[in-house]
Amino acid sequence: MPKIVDHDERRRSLIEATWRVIAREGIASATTRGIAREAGCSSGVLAHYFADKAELMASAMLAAHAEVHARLDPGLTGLASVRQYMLECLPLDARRRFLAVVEVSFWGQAVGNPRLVELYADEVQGFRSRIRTRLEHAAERGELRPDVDVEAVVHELHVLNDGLSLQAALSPHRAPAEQQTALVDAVLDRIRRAGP
Amino acid sequence: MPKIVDHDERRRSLIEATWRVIAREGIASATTRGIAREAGCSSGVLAHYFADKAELMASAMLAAHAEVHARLDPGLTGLASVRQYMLECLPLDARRRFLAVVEVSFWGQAVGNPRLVELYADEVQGFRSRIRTRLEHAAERGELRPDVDVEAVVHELHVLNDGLSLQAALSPHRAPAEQQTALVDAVLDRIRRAGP
Amino acid sequence: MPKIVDHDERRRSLIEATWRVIAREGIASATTRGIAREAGCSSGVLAHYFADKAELMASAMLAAHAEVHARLDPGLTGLASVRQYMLECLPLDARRRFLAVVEVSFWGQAVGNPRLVELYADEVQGFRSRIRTRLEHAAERGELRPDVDVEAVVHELHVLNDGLSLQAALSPHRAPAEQQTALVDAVLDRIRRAGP
Amino acid sequence: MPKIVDHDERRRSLIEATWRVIAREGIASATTRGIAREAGCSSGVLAHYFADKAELMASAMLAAHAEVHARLDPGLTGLASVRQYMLECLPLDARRRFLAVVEVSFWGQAVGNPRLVELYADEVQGFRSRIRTRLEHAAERGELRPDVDVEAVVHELHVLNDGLSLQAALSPHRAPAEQQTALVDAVLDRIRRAGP
DNA sequence: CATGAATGAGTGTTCATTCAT
DNA sequence: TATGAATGAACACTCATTCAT
Repeated sequence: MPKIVDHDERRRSLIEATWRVIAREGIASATTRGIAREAGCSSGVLAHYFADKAELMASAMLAAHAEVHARLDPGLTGLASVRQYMLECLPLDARRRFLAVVEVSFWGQAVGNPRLVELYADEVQGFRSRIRTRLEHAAERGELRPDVDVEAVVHELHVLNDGLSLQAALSPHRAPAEQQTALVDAVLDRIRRAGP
Repeated sequence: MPKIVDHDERRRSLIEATWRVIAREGIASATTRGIAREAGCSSGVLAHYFADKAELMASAMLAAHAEVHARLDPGLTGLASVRQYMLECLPLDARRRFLAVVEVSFWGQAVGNPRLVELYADEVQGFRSRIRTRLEHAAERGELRPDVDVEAVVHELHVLNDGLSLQAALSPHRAPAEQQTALVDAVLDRIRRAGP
Repeated sequence: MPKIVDHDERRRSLIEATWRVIAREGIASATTRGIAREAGCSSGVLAHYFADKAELMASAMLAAHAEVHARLDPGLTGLASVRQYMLECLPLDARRRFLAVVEVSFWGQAVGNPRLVELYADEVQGFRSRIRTRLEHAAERGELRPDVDVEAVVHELHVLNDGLSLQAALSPHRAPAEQQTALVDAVLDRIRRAGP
Repeated sequence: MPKIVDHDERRRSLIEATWRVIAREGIASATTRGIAREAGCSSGVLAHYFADKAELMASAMLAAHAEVHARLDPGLTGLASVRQYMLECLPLDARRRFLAVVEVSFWGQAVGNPRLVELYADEVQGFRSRIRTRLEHAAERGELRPDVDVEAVVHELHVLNDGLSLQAALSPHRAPAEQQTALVDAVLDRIRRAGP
């Protein structure tokens, strides 16, 4: 009987080691050796769980996104769910600032790397779809002012999210949580139909 | 008798070659040899103009920023100059989309690189100062609504600029010039004192 | 209670897997993992049947030779048995062309590898002994012309065998079976005493 | 002005170092590091002269062949030139036994390596063409018995050459020069038209 | 006996940097 | 100044081998 190993957990621990190395030393210094050392195993072990470094890196990017989306409250609807989703994605606490650092590190890797650009584009599309669906739902429920251009709002929130991720990564003292929340709420207030 | 060379022009051509290589192949693939080849010179020549690769890269980042700020019309004042400055910084045409790609490439390099973070922070501070000064000038002239928080607007424009740069780099088909301009104008409209 | 396994049969199946991998991918690409996969078992199983890769490889070479010599008709004597033996050794059909490919692959491994050279030398000595014994028997029976130098004929047949093995391995379209047979028969005709 | 280097000579010295390492340690142990050490330079220098190891190895094979063919006397014609060419190709002295060892090492590498097979096939074709042309010339001059099948003789000499190369590589004590020469002469005697 | 996860030395290759010319 | 050959450390990756299960 072979050694019992939880394959997914092992991948997960390697991906988290990758995140830590990227955040601490930069993606340019994230070597397979360093990642293995950070994960507390030998360098050869990476080959068991990832075809090569590119697959490890791509998985690390996807996993960072997945973690952000993992904890949505399915009970919310309409504009409240738009707000909740945005607040989940923003770097509001230490953990998500950490993930924002990882995220920003991948942006520069994607330039000139069609495979990563494509992967990233799919992720962006997913992000925007989730926002859009929630906004459309809010519109159906009459929560939005009638002149709101949903696509423009999707775009504005997307730009807001990326800009705040960068600030969290490179200017961590700026953009405290309240300021981020205020920017989101300002957008939502502008599109919300005036109450009775 | 040494060859007559314009030292600054040579540095400039190496920096532009660096930009092109970064934009085309990605910053991870931007080697000194590749940059020298792109510039049409031998690899050793870099040593004459830059202490090492780190200095070349830092110079390339600063030069990209400098180009953006180079063509401001000093005649404008108040809110009009805020608008003009933002429109200069945004990736509205092919040249500035190209520079945005370069810019985004540097963000990921800065993570985990204190020297580059510091340099980048200075640049950001400069950008924000120029916005802030213009906004304060507009306030003094009574162009702003009295309840406007200048610092919050600086922050909002800064986030907007970074988010749009990323979109230009990784989703070039999104965010056409008009949409970018509209986002800036929306911010300015919100803070502008209602006219007579 | 240990699983019942035919030890020799298992070794045999691993050796045949080794042959297939060598013939298909080249000896430089014949890894223990690849051989285990080809044999349909895990990589660790090799350790139960072979001390290490060198022993597996040496066994594979010896087994390839053994297969060629396995099917000699003991009823033949004299020159006829020389001819039969040569025709058994030559790459006359697909199976023996396959074994010739394996054989040629080992030649290059033996260079600079004293252990393998020695093993190979023993095999060559066996091959030549069998030819020599048969020729001497033919001489005793008066089948050879009186001026024949048996050792020189052994050498000529040996050279012929190796040269044809190489052609089978690297130029499979050349040297069809009839041509190979003709070359052997030409040698035998030259040494055969003129009939009555 | 750059360091003055004879590019071809440098390639040559690296190829000769490759030959020595292959002959001494075997092609499986011929690493780029070992070759560089044998050549007395750093490992990185190989990249200046060969795209990769495969190109180095292919060049080493071609160069070994080229050396053999380099010293033909253009004055000879007919059967005498066939003999001379064969005697140039055979491993008759220490230098050519050395090259034969290199040659044999490549045979096993070619198996399962289409690129190398193709390269080798071209070399074989060249060898056979040179033999064939000389034989046809001899036939035109009436030096051959009228029933000689030129293609069969080409084949026989080819097989002879390869078989003797292998013996020189793996059984260096066998096949002294006189015996090799005798085998060639036996073939030539059989095809030579009886003199007046 | 068999598994396959783990090891870690070794490989081919890349690359920033140095320096004789 | 400029060249490009040379260096050698560092890289991602491979692989024979070991061993807990």
